[in-house]
Amino acid sequence: MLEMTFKALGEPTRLRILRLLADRELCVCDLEEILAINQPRISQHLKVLKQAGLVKERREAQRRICSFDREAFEQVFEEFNLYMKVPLNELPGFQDEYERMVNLDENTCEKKIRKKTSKKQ
Amino acid sequence: MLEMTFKALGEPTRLRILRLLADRELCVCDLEEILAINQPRISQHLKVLKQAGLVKERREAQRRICSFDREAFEQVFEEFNLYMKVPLNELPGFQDEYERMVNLDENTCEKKIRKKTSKKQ
DNA sequence: TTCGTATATAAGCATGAGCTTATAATAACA
DNA sequence: TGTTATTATAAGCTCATGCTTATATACGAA
Repeated sequence: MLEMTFKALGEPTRLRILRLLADRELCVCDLEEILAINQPRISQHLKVLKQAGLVKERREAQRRICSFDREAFEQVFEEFNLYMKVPLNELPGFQDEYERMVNLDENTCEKKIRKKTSKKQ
Repeated sequence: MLEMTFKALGEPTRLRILRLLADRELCVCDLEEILAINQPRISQHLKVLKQAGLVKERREAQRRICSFDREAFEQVFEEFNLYMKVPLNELPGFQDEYERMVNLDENTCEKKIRKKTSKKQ
């Protein structure tokens, strides 16, 4: 999920779309006109932004009116802070890494060298 | 710059590397061992993270010891907040968009329709 | 100077991502 | 029902990105 959000943000056109939606809600054809970009391109980027949870949409007749989902956005950054601060052994998907990291404590890059040189003696 | 940072964060292996570096500084060969990933792959990802300003490195003999640059990281998010909050017409690279957006005020999607239908009358 | 260790870089490949053009789907309306 | 407006999706292309293997570079130690 984190990855998805950052990937969505890591593209210039999507950043621009998001910036505009931060000002006010806009439908696809408004974005098309403001950014001077064709419709499929807008739609495709909006899809990515919606999947990442950064944009929400409301329907009105044929139009899909999009807006920046500020709450969801801030939640993502909560999630990221958690990811970076929670102890490694409590993070799902880091079990092996945790063990190898602990193991490294007695086997650091530097210490490995010392061991090898002492063996040779 | 914003784009670069988000792009760097939008990749699973790089996110993992960054997570580990948030715990403590590590050299390439440590990361190699902890993540069970080959050396060039680690180096290439570190390069991206360094270029994005998320990781800094210190040299010690042949080793490059990497760490998470928390300050630079937080600056990026300041920058992002600014980007999202500063008035559009003050944002470089949004001049045309600003004008077209203002113009849209009297020419919204809905209003355009009304105009067209009233013309027909 | 020669060798080993740590890291960077290059080349080649496969996959992914963004763009354009064309077409489909949906909804209001005559 | 047929037409128009709005948006979504598909196909094809090109370029970017990540991975692997092989090689180069930098540094220390013998």
